[in-house]
Amino acid sequence: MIEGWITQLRKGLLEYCVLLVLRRGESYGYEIVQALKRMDDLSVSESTVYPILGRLRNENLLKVRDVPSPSGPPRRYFALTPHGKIRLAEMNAYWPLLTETVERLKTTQPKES
Amino acid sequence: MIEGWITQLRKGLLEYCVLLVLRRGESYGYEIVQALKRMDDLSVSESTVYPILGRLRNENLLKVRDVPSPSGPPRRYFALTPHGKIRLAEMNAYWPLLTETVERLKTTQPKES
DNA sequence: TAGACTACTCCGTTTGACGTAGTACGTAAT
DNA sequence: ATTACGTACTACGTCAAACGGAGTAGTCTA
Repeated sequence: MIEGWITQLRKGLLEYCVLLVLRRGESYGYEIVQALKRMDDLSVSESTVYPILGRLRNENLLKVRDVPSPSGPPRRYFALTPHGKIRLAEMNAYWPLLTETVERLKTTQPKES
Repeated sequence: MIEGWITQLRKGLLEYCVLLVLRRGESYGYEIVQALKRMDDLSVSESTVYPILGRLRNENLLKVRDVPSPSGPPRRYFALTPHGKIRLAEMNAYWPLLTETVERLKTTQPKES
């Protein structure tokens, strides 16, 4: 079905979405998950988001700061590093190119050959 | 670098693009590859497109018709099946939801907490 | 008969999404 | 004091797509 296709479509996109959320300021895992879950058509689970956070951190796009939580284990706050901001800017530049390409394909008329 | 991200972003999207190309009428592998290569920011290779055509065919979204070619081996024309048209319609419905979600994330203001 | 061009096909690697399960820490109720 | 509940993760394994590189097989041209 189409669910499998949607799973594939999300590849890379969720990484972008996480950076976009963090663009607004630092946040911790659970909060990021909630923020993305709130977006309809983007219902993600913990097991999807946490690996992304780990990867982005390994790539030095995110930095981490542990803060004691009022309820539960200490929160791990993530924030964009300078590298992360650059990467996000590159993504912000590329994404519209992609969507425009799709738009162009959608609107081209049938060939009459 | 960002190339890896772009590779991931294309997952699923190229499948959609192939169906969009075929929406204009039947076409054969080489022509589809050329059509997609012509799109800037979407430079694909044979080894990417042909597996997609095979998969779409296996899923009964495309039907095939062999036609002798004026130069070279017979061309394999691909065309949307009824199933393919339905799938394409579903994709056409979902894709804007995704792009709007990203747009929403891009435009939300930083929280002031 | 040797290129050159067309139209594919096959294989192996890399990477991301996601389900399931588990861990650890803290607060509140019994 | 123990149990139960909510928070915040972590680990593991499976599946599937993109893509590089190499190979194959027809046909036309010189």
